[in-house]
Order: sequence, then structure tokens, then C-alpha cells
Amino acid sequence: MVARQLGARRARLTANRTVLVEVLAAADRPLTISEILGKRIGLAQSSAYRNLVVLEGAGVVRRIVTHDDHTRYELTEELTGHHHHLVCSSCGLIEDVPASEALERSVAMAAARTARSTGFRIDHHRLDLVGVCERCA
Amino acid sequence: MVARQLGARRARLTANRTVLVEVLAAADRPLTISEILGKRIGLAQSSAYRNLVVLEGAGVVRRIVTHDDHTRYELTEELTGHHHHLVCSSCGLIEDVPASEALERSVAMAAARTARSTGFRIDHHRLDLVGVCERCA
DNA sequence: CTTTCTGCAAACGATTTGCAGCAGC
DNA sequence: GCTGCTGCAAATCGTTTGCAGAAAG
Repeated sequence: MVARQLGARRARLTANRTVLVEVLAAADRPLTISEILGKRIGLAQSSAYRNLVVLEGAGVVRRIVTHDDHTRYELTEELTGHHHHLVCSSCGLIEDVPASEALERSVAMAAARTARSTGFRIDHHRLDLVGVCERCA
Repeated sequence: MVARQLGARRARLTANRTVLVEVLAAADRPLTISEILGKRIGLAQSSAYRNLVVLEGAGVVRRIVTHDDHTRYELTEELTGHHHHLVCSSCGLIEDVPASEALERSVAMAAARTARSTGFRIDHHRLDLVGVCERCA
């Protein structure tokens, strides 16, 4: 599956890339580059950056950038399912949170209305719930 | 009003800060530092960065960081009213879009449910509608 | 064999900071 | 007059890139 998406871009599924995908799949939240490197996967920092770019281009991985600067990566929603993020404004913690049916319907309606009035074609959305996590409270 | 919030932090309302707020107030979307400097307001780059940090700390300005790297600033919602962002994934354009009553209610309900199940105290949210703008389509 | 990957170290670029003089209060 | 503000130039730090050798197909 991942191999296929890479193949379509004449990119190879190497050991480094496999490990990156595994690490992201094991996490229940987006990871920063240093978190990824911190897992001692034994790949050079430059390779992490380069491979994440490749995986992003292949639609396997999604890049997200948060307020505390520091790019994070997660698997795309095709692989994990649609979800939103819970963000702690105190420590920067990010956690995945499933999207409810009702909420999705409301957002879709709002998006349709906005599309009509602005001429944008709306493809998807991002919702962050920002607050203070249990540990920081 | 702005002066008061600055005063509470023993910060002064200088000419540079006034101009920054005016520029942001005149825009109907978040601006990048270079867009701000591009308006030839005659303040040093370092002063722009420093003052925006001060204004952010005083609750006058809000910093947002988008996918195309490049920090942007806008006035806080206390000054502009609550709104969401329309983001063009092709050219990076960002536009403000008002939040509808119905949508806000749905988000509030989802937030309450999430707060209950995770222990987070949720203070606010951010919603980005991502798509392709009229010009890029 | 040819093309893509890799690690290393150097380059880059947006943002931050030290400093010495200027300006609010 | 003390404290905060300014511009300048230098420092920082995450990220990107050039290169020469290793690995995939």
C-alpha cells in the first residue's frame, strides 16, 4: 500500500522509510522530527527530513506545523481516518481526537456555504481544540 | 484600549506599535512579517519581530503559523470578532471567514464532550477550511 | 550498470539577541 | 533619570542542500 504509492513516484521503499512509517503508525499523535530521531532509529537527521518530504509527496504522510514552531508529521487520514487535534497551549502537547458525525455534518454545511459565497473549492478542513491539558492545569 | 493592555505589562504604546496595529486592523486577513515590512512603514525588521511579540503577550495580536512556513499575525478576536480561515493550498492565500451560529454551537458541543473524556480544559478552537481559491482553480 | 539513497558537513534563511544610543513617563 | 525602545549587525537554530560512496532494481 505504502510501497505502491511510493512506486508511483519512482521512489523506493527503503528500510529508513519503512521505519519512519512504523514509528508514525505507532504514535497516536503527530511527532516532531526530534521526537522521531529520539527513538534512536539510527538514521541521519538529513535522511529523516528528506524521507519525510518524499513520503509527504507520495501521500503517505502529512506535515503539520504548530504554534510552538516545530514541524510535526502524522500518517495521512487515508491511513488513520479523519480526526482533529487537541492542543495544549501551555506545553504544546498534541493529541488526536476522533471527529463526530454531527460535527462533521455542521462543518460540511458551513464549508458549502462558504464555498458558494467566496468561489473557493473546499477540499478538507482542520479543527484544533485549544486548551490546557490535565498535567498543566 | 490597546494602550491599556500594554500598560498592564509596563509596555509603552510607541509609534511603531501603533502603526503595527493599524496595519493589521486595515487587513482583512493575517499578514506575514514580510507583508508588514513591505508596507514601507519604516521600522527595522528586528523591531517588527520584537514588537509583535510584545503585542502578542499583551493580548492585542495573535500569531498564527501556516503550512507554507511563514509566521502571520492578526489582531486578536477580542478586537476583530471570532472568525475562521479559508486557506488556499495552492498559493497559500488566507482569508478571514465569519463563523456561523450553528457551526459554533456544534463545535462547542464537540469540545464539551472531548473535555469530558480527556481532562483537557478547552478554551477556544481554530478551524481552517482548506481548498483552492478562485484564482488558482 | 544506472538511478535513487545515504550520511556527513556545509549552507540557508527566518527569527532572535547583544549592544549602544534614543525616547517615554 | 530610570526603564523601556530602537536600529544595526552578529548569532541562533531548524531545515535544506552538495557531495561522494552505498544500495536498490
